[in-house]
Amino acid sequence: MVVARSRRAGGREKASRTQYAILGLLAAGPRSGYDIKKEVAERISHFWNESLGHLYPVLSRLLDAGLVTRTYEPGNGRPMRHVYAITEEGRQQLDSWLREPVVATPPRLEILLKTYFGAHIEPTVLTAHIESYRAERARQLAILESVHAMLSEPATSEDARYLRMTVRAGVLAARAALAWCDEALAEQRALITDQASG
Amino acid sequence: MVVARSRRAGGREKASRTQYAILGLLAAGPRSGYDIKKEVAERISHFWNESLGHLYPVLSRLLDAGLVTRTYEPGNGRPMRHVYAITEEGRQQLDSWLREPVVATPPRLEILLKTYFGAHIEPTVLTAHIESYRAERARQLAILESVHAMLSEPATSEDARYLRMTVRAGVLAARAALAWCDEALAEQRALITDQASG
DNA sequence: CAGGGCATGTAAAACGTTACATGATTGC
DNA sequence: GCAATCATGTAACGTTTTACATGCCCTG
Repeated sequence: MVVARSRRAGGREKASRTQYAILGLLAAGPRSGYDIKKEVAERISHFWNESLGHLYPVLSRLLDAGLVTRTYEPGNGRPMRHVYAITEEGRQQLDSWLREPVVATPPRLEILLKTYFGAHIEPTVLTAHIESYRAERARQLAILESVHAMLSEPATSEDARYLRMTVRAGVLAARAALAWCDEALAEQRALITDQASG
Repeated sequence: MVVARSRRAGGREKASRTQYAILGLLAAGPRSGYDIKKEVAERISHFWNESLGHLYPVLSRLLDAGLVTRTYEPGNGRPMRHVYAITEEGRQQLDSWLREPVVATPPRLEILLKTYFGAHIEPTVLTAHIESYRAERARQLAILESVHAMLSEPATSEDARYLRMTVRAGVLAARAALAWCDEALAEQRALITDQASG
């Protein structure tokens, strides 16, 4: 039983990815909503993200559907921790999703949209956007490279295998982005000097 | 005046990117909703997309807000073409959006999510996903490379400059994706033979 | 003593996709 | 004759974000 999906008769059914992300994380051990948010932010934010405001309602739905169970832990003054654990049925759901073909979702890269409309602004404005995009990606690359190096040390447990693979994807994507920025910035510079001398 | 944005008092205001995409395309000349959809699908689908069901209502909103005008063209039996043109106010909106810093939207790459959960399925299943992802990206790369080659010919008009830059971004990103797939597939092969012999 | 982290959750709203509805023309 | 393209638009639905609401504890 899939929880959140279209009930449209005859339509192709598409379930929320958030629920599978949750199920996948819980498959590695019980966690609270807050824990899940932290794990997403700290480990996989280079290719996935979730907001707390969405996580909580989806966790409740998963509970109602019997795909997870909930227990409580004292909060020491803070609100009680709600700790969720995956059930056998949840594991089956996860397993069948994991076997389904990957659904490619079309990207929306605002930096490229502004680039495409480059003819409608001064070249220097676009240049500034590309520079700040480059800086952001360079920052991200540095982090990903250091994480990848750590995960590649021989002492690292085999558990890190798949995380390392995703980090590697981030490294290669970030390098490609930087390479594009450098090319684009060079082209912009050429255009700007052309205009000045022409 | 920004059209589609939060009316929440005191909140940071964020407008729909669809409206700016439309404004940007109309800045190059009048088009119908159908034309816009085609242009998006044929030229910039490697980094942006729009659905007709969303385009039509946003065009109406833009019309109400005075950022575009509408004229009609006979449809020759088909429904009448509604042709939209950007107004001076629309150009100002576009210009100010073009100057705003680029908002980075966090990605959601399902292939990497499934990779991250690789420990919960047989390695061969993940391998198959990566292979089909690779095939898809290879197909895309071939198209982008041929488009890029065409746009790089000396005879090509200077109008193609920014389109060519975005295509180049697609080429580099696709190559990086292929490189990752090859590495990941090699790692998976090693794991599978390890398991068989161990 | 202020700010950030811990920790839960709700409410409002926007965003966007897909299916539905309709129907003629063009190409295979 | 059948499918695709042209061409508009609405309706239903689900997804997700952001702001709001609350309040203690720890660190600088």
